[in-house]
Amino acid sequence: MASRLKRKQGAVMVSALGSHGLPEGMFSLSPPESSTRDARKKRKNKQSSWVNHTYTPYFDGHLWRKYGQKTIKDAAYPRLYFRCSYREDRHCMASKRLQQVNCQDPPLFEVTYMHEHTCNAEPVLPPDVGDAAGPPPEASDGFVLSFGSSGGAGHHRNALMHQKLQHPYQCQPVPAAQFPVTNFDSWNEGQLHEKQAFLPPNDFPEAAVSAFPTVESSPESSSSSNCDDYYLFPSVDWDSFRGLIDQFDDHSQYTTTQRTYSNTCL
DNA sequence: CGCATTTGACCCCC
DNA sequence: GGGGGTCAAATGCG
Repeated sequence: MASRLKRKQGAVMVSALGSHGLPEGMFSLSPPESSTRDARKKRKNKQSSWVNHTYTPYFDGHLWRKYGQKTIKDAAYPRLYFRCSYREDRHCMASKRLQQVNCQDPPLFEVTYMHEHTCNAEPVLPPDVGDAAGPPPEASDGFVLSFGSSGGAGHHRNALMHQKLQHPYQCQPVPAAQFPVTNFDSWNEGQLHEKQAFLPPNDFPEAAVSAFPTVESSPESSSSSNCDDYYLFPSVDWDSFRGLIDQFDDHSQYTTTQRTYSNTCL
């Protein structure tokens, strides 16, 4: 057991915009842990954290990597653990816990963020849904993200997809066909050659924040609950989201990370 | 074959 | 002692 190699795992999960709820000025620059042991010892010490409720827990502007999942006593749904993809590269100690609150239409999630990002990675955007999916529908309660391939535990990994494939408790309230579908593969091919992070504007545009669904919004979606290989943003108004994308396009720049991930979807 | 996810085991705190 | 958080070998897909 002495030589347990710590695998170099790559960034994987894209969260774009939204959840934030990051207290302004709440940047606690936590120094990198000197060792795993230390990290564990310190784990339960009080650390900066804040909670956000959202219908789009996976898109909060940062790249996350899932590192664990646990069934919580008296909780209907398992708790998922993510940490910043730049944890090693940039010693960013940001992490988040994701707990599905219910299986309504759409399901609501409670996201607990711990530690502020110190990686300086800027908000990560969802793909350019407009170009990828054609003209947006005139009236829609939301849209669907498709991750382009059959996925699995192999290359096309993003936490989101795996959630669906392996955790049936996640409801997918609306049939995918009703919404524009965003293909992450095409996004990659078009703008992101390899795994990249969006670097820039220092803060989330407020409009971006408000455009994403949180508990304050009133999701109204229709129909059935099935669990496709799609992810739904039930309460995102298309125009809002589209405007959001445009806004970021104006100010964001793309920066390639050190890692190379062939066929990896953001 | 590479690499992110899965998941059981381990460990710490309350 | 139990619950919760993290680790890391195994898994499995492209």
